[in-house]
Amino acid sequence: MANSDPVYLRVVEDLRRQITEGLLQPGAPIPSRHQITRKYGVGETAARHALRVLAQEGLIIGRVGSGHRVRQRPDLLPLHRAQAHFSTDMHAVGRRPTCDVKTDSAEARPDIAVRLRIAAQSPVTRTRIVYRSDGKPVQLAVSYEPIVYNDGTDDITQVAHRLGGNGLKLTEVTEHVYARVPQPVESDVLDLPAGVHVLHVERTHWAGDKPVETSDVIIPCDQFRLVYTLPAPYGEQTNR
Amino acid sequence: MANSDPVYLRVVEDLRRQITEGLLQPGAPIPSRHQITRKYGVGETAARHALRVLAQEGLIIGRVGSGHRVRQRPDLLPLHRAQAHFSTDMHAVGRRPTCDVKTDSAEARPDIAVRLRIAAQSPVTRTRIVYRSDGKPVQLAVSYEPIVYNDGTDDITQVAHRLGGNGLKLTEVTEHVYARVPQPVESDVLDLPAGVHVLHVERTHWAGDKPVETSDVIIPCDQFRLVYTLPAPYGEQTNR
DNA sequence: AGAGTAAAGTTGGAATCACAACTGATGGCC
DNA sequence: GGCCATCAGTTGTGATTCCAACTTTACTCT
Repeated sequence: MANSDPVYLRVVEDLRRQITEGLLQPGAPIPSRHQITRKYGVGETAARHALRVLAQEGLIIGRVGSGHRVRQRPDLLPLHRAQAHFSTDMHAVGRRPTCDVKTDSAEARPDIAVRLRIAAQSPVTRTRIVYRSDGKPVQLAVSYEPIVYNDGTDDITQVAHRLGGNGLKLTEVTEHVYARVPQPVESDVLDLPAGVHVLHVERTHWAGDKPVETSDVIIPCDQFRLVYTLPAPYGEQTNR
Repeated sequence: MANSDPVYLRVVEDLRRQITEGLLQPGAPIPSRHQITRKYGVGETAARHALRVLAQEGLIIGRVGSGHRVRQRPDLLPLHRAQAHFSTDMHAVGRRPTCDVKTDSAEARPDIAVRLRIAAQSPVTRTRIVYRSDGKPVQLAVSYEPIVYNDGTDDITQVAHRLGGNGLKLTEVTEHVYARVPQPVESDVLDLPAGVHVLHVERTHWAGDKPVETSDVIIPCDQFRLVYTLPAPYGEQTNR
């Protein structure tokens, strides 16, 4: 990192390093605002800012009159540690696939059939969507659905809308999330170096109690951070 | 909310409401620092703070010289919308049960046996742990494990440690997360009003490729928020 | 008209000062 | 010893001011 970084980031990064590396154990006191100004040679604004960022991340917790301490139960779970499990649904919040929607011809997939609760030899269609941000692929969604729902004319990516036309209503979503070091599978599409950690989201959409679509979403871990926040103010929670 | 709330929170809540309710569509400009000071009658600090909070939540994005705008793809996903899916592992990050650990006598549970990949009639022990924060139950974990690993003497809650004594090493965790409106099941323990949204985390601990423990974690949605952040600085990302 | 320039406005960062509410510890008093 | 009051320290919040870097707009000059 360049030394032209904001000064508060220097403080944040140093303290975060000490916490994540274990030098500062849970419960250990964090230097106070004034101590930080002296120790790092920064102003009060930068010190306050740094503490607030760390508190917002959930790494430390501040109590008025008592000071900041490393959290006993850090709610910030860096994804690369694989203790943080996370799923997101960019599809659901309106992220549009910028390109690369590939639908394979239907074939029998007994493993998927189990998730969809259909006959093992029932053909399913597989749709793979590569989401890109600034040209860089950031997410791969592999979606399966029973061929019976696919009339072949509608937009394959609009599962919910099309199913609505079939009189089905998506009422529930289930997910299966895990972190793993992938085999060289799918790395052709996402351009992942072998051995990198990813999140693998296994999702099933339900219409009533009937699974109608299931999908796999693969997200490289290094692109996101999961912050498990509590209602404002920042990180307020008794923690002892 | 009391009107003794911090001033900046008034601004945050008003703008957040306008965004989530759709009054401010994605791409719409947000009042600038100076406009906020005038419109809300607050100081510059409060205005800046409010904008930073919203940016940190991912609802808006600021660009130097150009101003703040509502994000095209908000990365803040309120859990109660069920578009945000989320899992956490309080167990793994050292959250201790404050009370209410109940272990039932072992019995056959074919549904759980499938998850554990054991014979359908193999008895499993069920442990239910109610986690409390300030006396209020905030989380229920229902854990199952094959009776063969349970010698009945060790702490039932320390699955990982005990399994280590059996020569097994937990190498992987899989999770299954879904939001649902629960039946009146478990509401006796968590005191959930019927119909409330919860997160249901279905988790399996693996030793190598062998599942050794599986559990259900139920968390009421109103207690948490998932923020899907990007690396610092706040919300920086070209978004157009 | 067109191109380049200047000005105004905006954000991110930062310093300094201030104050209310709270905590922990100290010390004095019974 | 035990109890209570005081006090220094800390956080959360807030105001004010300033600056660099950047964008947008308007204007001037050719």
